[in-house]
Amino acid sequence: MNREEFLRIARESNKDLGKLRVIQEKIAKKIILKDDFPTPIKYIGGVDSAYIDDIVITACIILTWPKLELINQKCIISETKFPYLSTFFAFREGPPILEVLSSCERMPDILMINSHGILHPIFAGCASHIGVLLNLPTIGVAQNALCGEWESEPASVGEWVPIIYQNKMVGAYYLSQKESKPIFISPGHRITLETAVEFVKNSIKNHRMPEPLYLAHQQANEKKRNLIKK
DNA sequence: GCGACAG
DNA sequence: ATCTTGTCGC
Repeated sequence: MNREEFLRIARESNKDLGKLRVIQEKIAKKIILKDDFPTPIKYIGGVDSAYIDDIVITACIILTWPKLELINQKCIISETKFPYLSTFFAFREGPPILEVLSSCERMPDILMINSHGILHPIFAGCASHIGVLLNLPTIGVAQNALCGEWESEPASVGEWVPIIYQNKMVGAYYLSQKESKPIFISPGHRITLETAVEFVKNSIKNHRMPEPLYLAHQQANEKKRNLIKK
């Protein structure tokens, strides 16, 4: 399974969900859940998308680490080629994410993606797909859960509780800001859950979502507004 | 069979 | 995700 094969399947197999499940299983087998990146890292990235009907706007932000200074931002516009189907999100948003990343001058050392990593029924969410396909350390950060259970609410800002799915600890339910709902963090590839939480924790500024994802969201929506004006 | 279900 | 303004409150 490589990038080209994934893109072809996402383009052609949007009704053969059984085939896509097999792809997810293949990706899941390749996920490395260990910290596997050079330290100290220099750059952290974030990607997010906005939609106008069948047009998808995907933004990529690259910030320095740990100061979180903006050094690069890219935004691409493309057509959606796969419907939104819960648990098959990687086949919808994966292709534009791969495209915006390939337009960047440099790759971040670690990439955050507005989706899940292993917090997924097949243990292979969109963040894991991107990580495995590009051999890139990735972290999934989402606002809602797909599966899994947790014992309690995180008690205070900066706290998290483990999310268990099929007896495995697949994510963290993390309270990033006061007066807001906790977020869901899960390793995508080449990182542990604990380290993933640390990177998210240290990139929270003044918003519920970590800065790379907050900025990517802003940029995608700004581009969207500009497109609607014309 | 029904419901739940990232963006 | 998206349709959408102001407004109440920490």
